[in-house]
Amino acid sequence: MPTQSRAKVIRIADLKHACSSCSVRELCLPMGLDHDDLARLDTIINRRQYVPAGQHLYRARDRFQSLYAIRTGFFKTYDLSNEGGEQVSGFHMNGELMGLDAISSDAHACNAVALENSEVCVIPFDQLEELFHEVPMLQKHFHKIMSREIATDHRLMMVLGTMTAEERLASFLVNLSERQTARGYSPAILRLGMSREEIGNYLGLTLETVSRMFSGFQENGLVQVERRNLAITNLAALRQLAGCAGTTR
Amino acid sequence: MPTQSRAKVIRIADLKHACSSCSVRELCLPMGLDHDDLARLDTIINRRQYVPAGQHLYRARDRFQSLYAIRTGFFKTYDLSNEGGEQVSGFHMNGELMGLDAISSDAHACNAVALENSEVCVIPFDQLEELFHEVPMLQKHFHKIMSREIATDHRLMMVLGTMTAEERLASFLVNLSERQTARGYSPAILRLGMSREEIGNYLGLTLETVSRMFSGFQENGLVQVERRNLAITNLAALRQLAGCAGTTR
DNA sequence: CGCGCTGTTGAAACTTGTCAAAGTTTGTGG
DNA sequence: CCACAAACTTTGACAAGTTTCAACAGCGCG
Repeated sequence: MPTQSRAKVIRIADLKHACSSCSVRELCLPMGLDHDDLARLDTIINRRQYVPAGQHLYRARDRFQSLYAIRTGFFKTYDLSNEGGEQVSGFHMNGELMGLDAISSDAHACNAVALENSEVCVIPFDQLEELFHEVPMLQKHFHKIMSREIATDHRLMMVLGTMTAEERLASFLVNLSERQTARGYSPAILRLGMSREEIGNYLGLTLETVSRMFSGFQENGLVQVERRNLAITNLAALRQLAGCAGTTR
Repeated sequence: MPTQSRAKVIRIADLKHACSSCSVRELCLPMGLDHDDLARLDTIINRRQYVPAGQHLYRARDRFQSLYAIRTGFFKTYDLSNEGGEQVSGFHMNGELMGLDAISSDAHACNAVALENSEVCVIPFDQLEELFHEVPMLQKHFHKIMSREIATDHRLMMVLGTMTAEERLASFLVNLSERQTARGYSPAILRLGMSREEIGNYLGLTLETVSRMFSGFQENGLVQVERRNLAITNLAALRQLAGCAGTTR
């Protein structure tokens, strides 16, 4: 990626204006803000954090102070039940906000781990709430983001509650594809950042079932899959299976 | 219920101060507000709406203007997939807010129907957002409510994604029991306001499986069930099955 | 009184999970 | 550089849990 080598020449002065120069600003918190409001938001987002693949950004019960916006990279969040059972609650791409479920209790409700080398913007929540008074657009947009999270979760509940294994996996791939597209990447070429086990856990299936479904999709010419590299060869058919659900996140 | 006959002598003057006199105010939006702030909230919540059993409060794609707080009664919300598949996304008791998933798109994302005669307070969202500037406590609390909704959904995802039929139903009953308790009702006596089919749909099971599980619980002395009247006779065992999850909503 | 809705129960069928084995890739240390 | 271990993936056979199909009972209602 050319972006990586270019990153080396970014100066401190540029870093201070993080949002203004961020490639995913139109997907993220600053969406729709004008220049002045963007500058005000930048004043409170003055810290970034690098999270190497495999490291946790936060864990359940950690004290909640900040939301995190993913600048680059890929995360998964997961909950632990009291018996140690694990449930993957989401996979998160650049431009998405993490930690929204922690506001209610001042402690993180789930665990967040980087699946690849990632960088996040740290957004102190107290300061953000104060900023809402000065920047009503920002407040409105924040409410929309939280609401969208709820709506997204409801769609996943639909997936888990009503769909077969085949439909679940199709729905998962369509969703990934759409989110890639929204970021300007190819809708067909997906690099799965997670294992079969993590996909299965997320979809309420076993890793073996996921593997079998992938093989089935490949036999039917829907995808070409080779470990974690996947090419969608018949997106329409996948959509059909997924229930056409326009699940753009 | 004695409350019902008493309601008849409430005067217009009292109605204007809805929240101040509401029995569930400590579970609802006004939680933790002082007298003055409560009065300000009351100025924007000046409409109540009676919803008879079986009637819809809103439907998916309806224009979003207001949130609804349940004053009395019981609702279910459900989503429809493109093929007409239905997924019950929640059951809602007095003191709970509905419509939070609609903020993101200015249109309701799901359908809400009263399962018994109910009354809701209409909360114009535009006015609520404006009020946040004057009443920071209210804003903080609203964010917590939205966040709690997200956390609650994640728990349901855990239920749907990892639990057996038995565990799901146990978890469902424990959750209902805890919510009743929070409202000062008995933790053991539940009147299920919904059919087996609706429970099953919510939990990702068929109505037959739900029925069988109820029978099984009864045989093992965990509950006594007779149509929609249910008494929990061994809450500890149910909790055990549910994974002890303290799922207070 | 009969009809419809809801709930219960049984038997068979099917999807998915479980267990097991083997192949592949990646990383590590000699 | 090679050997080996560890993690991940695929595939098969079988078991189990849940759904599907079907019949019937109870309750409420016109």
